[in-house]
Amino acid sequence: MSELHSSAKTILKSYTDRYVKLSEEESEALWNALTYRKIARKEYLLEPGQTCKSQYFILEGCFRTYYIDQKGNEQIMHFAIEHWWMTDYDSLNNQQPSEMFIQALEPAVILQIDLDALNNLFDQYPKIDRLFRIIAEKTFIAAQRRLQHMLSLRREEMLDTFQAGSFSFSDRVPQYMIASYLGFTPEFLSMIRAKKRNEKK
Amino acid sequence: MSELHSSAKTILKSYTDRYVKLSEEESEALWNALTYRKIARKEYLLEPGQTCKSQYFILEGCFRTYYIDQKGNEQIMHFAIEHWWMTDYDSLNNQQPSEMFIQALEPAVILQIDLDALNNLFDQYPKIDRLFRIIAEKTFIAAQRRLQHMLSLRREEMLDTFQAGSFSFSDRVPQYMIASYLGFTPEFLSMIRAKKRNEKK
DNA sequence: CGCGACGTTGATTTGCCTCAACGATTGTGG
DNA sequence: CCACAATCGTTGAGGCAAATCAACGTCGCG
Repeated sequence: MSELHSSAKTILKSYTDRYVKLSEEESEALWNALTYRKIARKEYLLEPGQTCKSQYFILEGCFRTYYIDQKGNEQIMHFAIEHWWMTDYDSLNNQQPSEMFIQALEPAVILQIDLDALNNLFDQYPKIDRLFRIIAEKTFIAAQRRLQHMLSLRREEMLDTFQAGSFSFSDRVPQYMIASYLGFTPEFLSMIRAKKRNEKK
Repeated sequence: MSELHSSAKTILKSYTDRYVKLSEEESEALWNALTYRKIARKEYLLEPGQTCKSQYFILEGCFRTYYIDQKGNEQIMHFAIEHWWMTDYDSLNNQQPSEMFIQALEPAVILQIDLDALNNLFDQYPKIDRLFRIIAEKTFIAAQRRLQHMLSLRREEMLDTFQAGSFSFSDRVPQYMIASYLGFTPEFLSMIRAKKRNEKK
């Protein structure tokens, strides 16, 4: 096993440890079901029309999930970085064509697990089923909080909250993507930033 | 066992069957962990400050989950009706004080399962763990779709989508709550309705 | 009956978008 | 290595969707 794989294994282990205690056997089974992949910048893991067949665990790099709305605008659903799982749950669970792009924003390294392999793991190792229950719950909670922000914060406050929560994050993606994620235009984001700059002086 | 309980049991069974095949023993264990409760109109299952300790399965009635935002407005996160599970995942999973009200909008009948009882079931019956994984995934997908609507639809289109998807639903809750759920004011909803009325003629 | 909850209507205001033009920076092929 | 194109951020003018505020009508209920 290469050094890279060995360190990946350690990272995955310390991730899963946060949620469930897997036995040696379970850990090993999970590891063996995963594929190690390098992804180029701007490469797509999923495109509209395709039916999503995997979940991805990010070892390195940064991704965005987005779709094109009726007006033809890119709309970013979420970002994902190191040690996050990502997928299109809707497409994966219902095995129907996705509307989403999942794209690498930086050269990336991921672990991929396919639906069938994952279902086999679920049947053999209930703890892994539980792990993914907990991940789904966490994912939902994050979506819920985002919804809450969108419902009660003005755009400017959303930016503050986003920057407070994702500090290291906002340097890695261009501003117009942050604007899209927060649900407003790049121009407006630019305006807010100018305003803040003046206030600080 | 009363007739009511017996019909409740049937309803629960046909619900779980949609996602996992539970053995007689598993079904029975789940059933025994649940408490049957009648809830009055306007009664609260959860209020801000309390730490959520249960999940609820609705047999009859209609609930709303909402919070009060900084400006003092009620903001409805979601509605729930017959044969839906509901809870405050954030408060329940992290065992921290909730910001939410969960309130019955009609006289209701529910099945309640407490966190400890549920965790015990998870340990004994992996299938039940799986059931709740699937529920969490479905719940996330619903939230995701709602987010998608909020990001790319204009208010009026959101109303159309909502009414198309929840027909029988919008007669059961006052309009101002629907407005809150969709993220706009009762006045604006009223205006849209007036407009549609005129267009039809 | 009278009060509170709910819906409606209209006037005014505002937050944010649209569109258009212009720097700055990065990257790429000749 | 330079020239030119893309990509990205900024600025400003004008417009629109939806909020706010205020007043009024109506229904159901204690």
